[in-house]
Amino acid sequence: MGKNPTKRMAILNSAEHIFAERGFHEATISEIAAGANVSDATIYEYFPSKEALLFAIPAEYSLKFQMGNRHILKYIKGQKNKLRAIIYRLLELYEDNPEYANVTAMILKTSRKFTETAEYEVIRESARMMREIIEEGIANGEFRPNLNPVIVRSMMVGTIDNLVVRKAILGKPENLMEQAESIIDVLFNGVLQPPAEEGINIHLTLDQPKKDES
Amino acid sequence: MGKNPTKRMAILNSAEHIFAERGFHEATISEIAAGANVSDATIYEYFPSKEALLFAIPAEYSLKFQMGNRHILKYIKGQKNKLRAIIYRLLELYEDNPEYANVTAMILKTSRKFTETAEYEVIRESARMMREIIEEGIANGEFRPNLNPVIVRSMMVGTIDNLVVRKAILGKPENLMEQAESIIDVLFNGVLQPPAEEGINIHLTLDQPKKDES
Amino acid sequence: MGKNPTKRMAILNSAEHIFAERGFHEATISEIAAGANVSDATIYEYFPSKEALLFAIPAEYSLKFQMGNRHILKYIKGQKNKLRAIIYRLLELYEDNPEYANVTAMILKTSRKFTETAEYEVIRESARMMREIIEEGIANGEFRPNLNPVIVRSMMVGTIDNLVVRKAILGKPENLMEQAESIIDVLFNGVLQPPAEEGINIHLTLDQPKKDES
Amino acid sequence: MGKNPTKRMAILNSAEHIFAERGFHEATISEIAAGANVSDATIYEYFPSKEALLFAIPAEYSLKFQMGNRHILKYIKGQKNKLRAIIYRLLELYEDNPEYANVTAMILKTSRKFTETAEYEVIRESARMMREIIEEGIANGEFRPNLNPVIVRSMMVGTIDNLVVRKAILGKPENLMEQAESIIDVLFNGVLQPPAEEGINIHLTLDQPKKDES
DNA sequence: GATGAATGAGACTTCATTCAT
DNA sequence: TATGAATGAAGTCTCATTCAT
Repeated sequence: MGKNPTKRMAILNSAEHIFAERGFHEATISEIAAGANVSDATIYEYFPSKEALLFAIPAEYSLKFQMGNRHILKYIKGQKNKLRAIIYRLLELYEDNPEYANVTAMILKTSRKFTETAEYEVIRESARMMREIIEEGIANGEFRPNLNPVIVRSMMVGTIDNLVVRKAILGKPENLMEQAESIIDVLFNGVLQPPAEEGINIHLTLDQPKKDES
Repeated sequence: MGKNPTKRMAILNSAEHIFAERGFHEATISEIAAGANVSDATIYEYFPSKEALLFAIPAEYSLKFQMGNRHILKYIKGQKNKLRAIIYRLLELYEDNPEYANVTAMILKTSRKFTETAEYEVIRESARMMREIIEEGIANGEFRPNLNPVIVRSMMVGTIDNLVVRKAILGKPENLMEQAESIIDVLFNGVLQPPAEEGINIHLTLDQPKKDES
Repeated sequence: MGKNPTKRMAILNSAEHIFAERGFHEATISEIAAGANVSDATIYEYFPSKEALLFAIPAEYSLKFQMGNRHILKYIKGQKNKLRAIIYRLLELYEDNPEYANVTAMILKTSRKFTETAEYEVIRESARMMREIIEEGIANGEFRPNLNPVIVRSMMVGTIDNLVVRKAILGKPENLMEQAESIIDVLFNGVLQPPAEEGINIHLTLDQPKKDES
Repeated sequence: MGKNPTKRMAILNSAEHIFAERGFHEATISEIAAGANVSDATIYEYFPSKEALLFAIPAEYSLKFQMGNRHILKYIKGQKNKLRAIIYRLLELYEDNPEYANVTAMILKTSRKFTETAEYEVIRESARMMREIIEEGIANGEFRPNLNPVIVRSMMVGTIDNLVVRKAILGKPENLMEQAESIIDVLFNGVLQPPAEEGINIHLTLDQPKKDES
């Protein structure tokens, strides 16, 4: 059983690269092996199957992401600010690791099997965390009541995934982080122009005799 | 080249079903052929390749969807209401055709090649139309200025796709249409609680005798 | 699904040839395919796996053999003669089909899996038939009582298999049929020299006066 | 080259066990190594190849068997009794070492290559010895003339091998030694009921006066 | 137009074996 | 001596696709 962590990483990186570029089925073990400068057989010393190799890719990213979240969110006050932080972190993760972004958004997120995987657990926890932040925001009055927290999360995640896929396929937006404020703006404030500032109604009543009270 | 439109539809329907259930690569021509009660070879009388068969699936749906949009939007006043209508129509389309929904959200949307296809054109037009509606809403003051129309559209589309995939993989939400108002609510109004109507209370007391203390 | 019986036979014959020559694992599908003038893939149109192909080899032989037995034995009187006929038929089968003989004696007979196969049923029936003939021979007094029928059958079958394997490996005996009488002789009469023919004791007493009766 | 005889035996025993249970090709070096509590590579310190490991298994058994034969047969008078002793010893060997029995009967005996091996020499000698005993039995009148010694030996060996294989595959006969007398009985006496002692009765009556009627 | 039959191409995976440590 | 790690070599099987009928 292969134990060399450097080689393991080389394989994982190569796999990430090839899978991102060509998709799971189009990618071949030979390509991945070549990219990692190992033989085909060596890959099977480190991963039991091509699919297991795919599913192993997110482990480190998602763990680091989620641990970073736990660490950082402690220092952030307000659910609004926490949500903003998460959006930034997610965009940053995908911007810094575009190949991982593609693997995640284009392969793993549409894989039924991945959901049943141990590796998926961390991702599930991330999702849970987002939902709780939203729920707490509703509870403490930062967010509007009657929001559906799952839908709100789907908007966050779905929007970002959509941008990742668009970037992978169409090449734009080139820069993910630059979209952060736009996303946050819509998510927080919505698209509608609020009704014109209604101003203060002041009713002055002066005690002068009125002729008619009609 | 096969010309029997009934048989063509049978193949297309079977393909939609199988692709939705098992994914593109896991699906086999034999399965699809069996589902359509034709032979493998017959499929090649109607479609030049497995991939072409996949890409042919959305044609009718997207055309009907887009023509419906054009027709209906004429009668709807206000960009806000148009956007609302599109969200409803999209959710309805996916709810009524869950297999098409899966094929679209899980296979086609992540396919680079599909983008280069003639069949993609209609979808591109749909996207353009959405963007224009948003732009017009900004222009006419219904929507807030400084919105990024592409981001707004990504939010709409990404949210809905995310829900479709979640439904396919996790089984929930069971009902897509029921999510419409939640989505629209967040998209239009955002998640933030608007600052409490601060309206300044001014108490004017005039020290002049009053006739009535009613 | 391949249906051409000629091609099926060609594959079967080639498989028999290659398996007999090189053994199951050493034989490759490619070799077998080449021997049958078909492509590798075609083999899988006719047989679901390499193993299934192996197990399909005896079907025809064993069926023909067993049906021949049923037919012929009706006309043979005496269990002794029936046993003799079976031994001849078995040796003839293996002599006429030396490759089948090898496949049977060297591969199938030592395969646990083959025993669980439908194809094995006919062979099981042959074995049952032999046992019954022996049992009847014991019952009707042709054979010695207290014989163990299963052991007797094992001697018949084991001896012949042993010769088949010797021939395959050492090249001798070159001719199987020629061993028939030797086998039958030992099986029927055993190896022991019967105690010297005791002959008839005739005591002649002549009434002549004897001098001495010592 | 490994020199630790304990470890060598551990490997040999594990190999015997695994080969017997799963066959030569189905067994893997890794399994065998695990069974011997050594690494895969260590096996190659003691045996040059998987095949050589297989062929090394019978060495000790066959040597001990054959030396035992030489020793014991000296004290046995009569070829008939010698044959009987060999049958007993063979059955005992296989009964006491069922895994070796399987390896021998199911793998080695059908291996062309094994015949060309140095390890095979002892086995060849055993066979020669059996043949000689039979030949001498024929010569000295214990056995019937006109017997084919090779066939007789094939009957002995073939029968026993057949039982070993049956036991391995079908589980019966459970006990090999118990079959000894049945085998010997048929081998020595054959299956046929000898013709009823026909002895011709001749009654001679001489019409001459007898002195005594005792 | 429909298809039964055939196959080229290739991928994943396994495993005996080697070798530096 | 022992082995962890690496790999060359190969084989089975699948499947989209073709084509003669």
